Amino acid sequence: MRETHRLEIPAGRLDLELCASSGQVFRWQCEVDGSWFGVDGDHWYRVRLGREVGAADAWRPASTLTHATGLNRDPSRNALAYVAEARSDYGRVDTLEVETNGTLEDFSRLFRLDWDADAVEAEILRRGPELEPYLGSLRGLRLLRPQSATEMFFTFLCTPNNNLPRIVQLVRHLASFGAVIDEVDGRAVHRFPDVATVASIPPTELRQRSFGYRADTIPKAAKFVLEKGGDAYIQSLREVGFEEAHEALIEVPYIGRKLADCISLFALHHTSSVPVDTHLYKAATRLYFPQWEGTNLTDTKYRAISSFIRGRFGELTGWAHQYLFFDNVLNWRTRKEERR
DNA sequence: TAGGGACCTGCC
DNA sequence: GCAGGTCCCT
Repeated sequence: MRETHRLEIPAGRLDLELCASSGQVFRWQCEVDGSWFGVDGDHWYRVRLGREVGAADAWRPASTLTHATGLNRDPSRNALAYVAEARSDYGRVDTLEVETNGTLEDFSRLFRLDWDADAVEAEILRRGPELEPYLGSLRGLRLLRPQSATEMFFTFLCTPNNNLPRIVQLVRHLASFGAVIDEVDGRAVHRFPDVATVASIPPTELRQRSFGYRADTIPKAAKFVLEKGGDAYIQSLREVGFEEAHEALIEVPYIGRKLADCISLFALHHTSSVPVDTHLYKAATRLYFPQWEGTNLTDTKYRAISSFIRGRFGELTGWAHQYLFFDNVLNWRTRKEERR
């Protein structure tokens, strides 16, 4: 079963490209026709974005990341530019065409459309005015809410000491161990496998797929969780408080403070979590802890940074974190391109 | 408690 | 040499 829905939301409130490539999810890709195709939990989505301009209803292909980085690098794109753009958007809507085997509600849940982005941004700016330029250049970036806790749990076990293209490749391969839920344009779409299945994958098989040492760590972590109750155990950590979930996750082998925060935020939806990785550390030292610039991140600094940011943004910490993290990633990608 | 090296692989 | 870290050892 599949349906196509039309969804109208205020202009600029959802930038699919930013969301899909912001490191929260790894199973989304831009197709040759400019649409985005993604898998999340039990569902796949194909999304086309069009902005209604007057009577015309022209579909525009998704832009490229250089578009976003270009905005990001523009020094004149300060708060005033942001306000100006917001004003020009007034009364306009973006029209999304969403084809899916799920429902529009599933899509809305994933992109957290039940959270009013205007209100969220206003509150973030009120609590942290220093984030104004980040919000301005990353308009339409949202905190996502993936459906499957298990899928996100293993996804982030692929990320340590790794780079984005390879993370995508590893996640895709793990997903291939899951059941086929549908076939779209001749391609099999897999549901991410459950904990027991991941635990049973022979490390040698993952080695062949260039998982490196993760070929051992991922099934081992899966076995540990299986002892605790498997998928239901991970899922149950959504029902407890953030601190309790974090403590439980850190007990899992190969999950440290940072992965525990990632999983708390993206798998368990504990929105006061803030993963402090290398990118966020750079942003945080720049904005809040200049005395640490140029030094390495330690456990003590990690705790100091995360409690400071959590104290500043509360339940909006995870959303606010997304701007700091992704801005630094984009700038990093840009610097890398420029070196060529 | 802080600091440093190893870890798979791939790409610079 | 190093990347969306963790573990283990001084």
